Amino acid sequence: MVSEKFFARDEDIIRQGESPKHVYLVMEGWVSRFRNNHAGKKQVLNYQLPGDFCNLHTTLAKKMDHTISALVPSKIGFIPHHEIYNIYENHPHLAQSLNWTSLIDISILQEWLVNLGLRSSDQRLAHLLCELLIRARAAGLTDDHRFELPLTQAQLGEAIGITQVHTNRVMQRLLKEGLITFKNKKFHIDDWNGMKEYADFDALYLHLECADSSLEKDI
Amino acid sequence: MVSEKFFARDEDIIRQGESPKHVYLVMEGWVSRFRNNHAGKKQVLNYQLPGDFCNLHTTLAKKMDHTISALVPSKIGFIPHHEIYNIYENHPHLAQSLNWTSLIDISILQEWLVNLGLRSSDQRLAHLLCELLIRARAAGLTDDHRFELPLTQAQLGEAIGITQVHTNRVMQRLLKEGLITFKNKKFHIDDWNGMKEYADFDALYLHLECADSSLEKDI
DNA sequence: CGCCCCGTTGACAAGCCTCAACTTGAGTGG
DNA sequence: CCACTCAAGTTGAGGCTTGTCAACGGGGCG
Repeated sequence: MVSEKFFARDEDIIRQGESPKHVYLVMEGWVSRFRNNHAGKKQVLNYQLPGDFCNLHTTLAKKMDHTISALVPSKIGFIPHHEIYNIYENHPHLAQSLNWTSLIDISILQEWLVNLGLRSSDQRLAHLLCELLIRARAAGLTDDHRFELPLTQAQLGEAIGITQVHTNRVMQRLLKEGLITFKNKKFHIDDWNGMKEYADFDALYLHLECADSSLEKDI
Repeated sequence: MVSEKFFARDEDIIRQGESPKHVYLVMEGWVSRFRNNHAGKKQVLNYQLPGDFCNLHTTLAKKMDHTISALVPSKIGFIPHHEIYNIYENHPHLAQSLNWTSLIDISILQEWLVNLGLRSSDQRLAHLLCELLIRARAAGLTDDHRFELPLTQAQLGEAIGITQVHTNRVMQRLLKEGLITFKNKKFHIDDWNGMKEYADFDALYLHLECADSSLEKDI
């Protein structure tokens, strides 16, 4: 790790069209990768939690085709590209770890695609919330089934392809069903098994077994 | 390349839950990777054309979480996993090429996510058709803006998250606008610039510059 | 106090799905 | 050669889901 920097809430970390010279690693905070269209609507591509790389792919594809910004004040580490090249060329074992992270990116993207293509908006929101709980837990950010979720309803909608107004109505249904509680950014899944079934959620696609094999069974 | 095998139309190449011992490379034909839900609906994750790997990720994640099947009679090459490990450990230059393919997978998945999340169903179909033309062209399967598209309307719908009936209506609008013609599986883009604009299509995300830098300008 | 972000609610319109029936064309077998 | 079947495409009617527009409420903060 050569250097690190703090980014404020809503501050852009890398903008679309830029060619960063470092790979960015989230050390603290919560980061969003997204694209926006001509009308100003956004589609979130993924969230990055502490321990996640933001732009490993810019070691090969120079130009960013989307924007990365901080959802909360975040500490970001900078790794020069040549360090990454060095790993790929001289440290095959570490390189496999990097490949793992690309693989998990692919797996999450595929699951999000299935989410958008195959599930109702109610299921989509439930599925996203299940994923975020598991990933927050893997990052050590949870207290049982509770964690700080720094997203507005509008932002949640941008991840699952629905408007803010509709996100509100879907959220109310999940609350009324007794599946979750969510107040002042404190989020809690009240009925984990109910949520998993409702959302058709199976954490296998997150491939946590390589990060921490004890995670899966006690949740 | 150790061995190869032919698969019939609609034949499964790898099924969900299996743990293949080889990486599969499409040599001839047209292959689809997809997931299905409890109701039997499918979501296509990607199409693989000649030159594409089907399951590079199973070198690390053993178990398939989706199914791969042949859309037309296809010739598939089998590469043992240990050959891939050998590349990663002893041939960093080749390993970078493999990483490129993972990167392009990520880039296509992101674009498909944007397609589902941000665009109308008309734009989604147009965008998919633009992508398939460019990729078919990169695989040497095109004659100008024409190529053999072995997909039914129902199958196209499975890639962009709409039903067969609605795909039909969307297709008719594109035909009526004079953007495309499509008869007996022969597909042609009549108005390439019109389609690109209509679909908000930019081929950059396919990263063809590494495969063949002369492709982009003459199309 | 006043402002602004966020959440909430209602009314209405548009997009897409479902169901069902019909058409077309390519095979297949008598 | 004709009748039959089947997959794929086409069309219409009706309904559910989601978007759009607009207004209002609550809470944090200058």
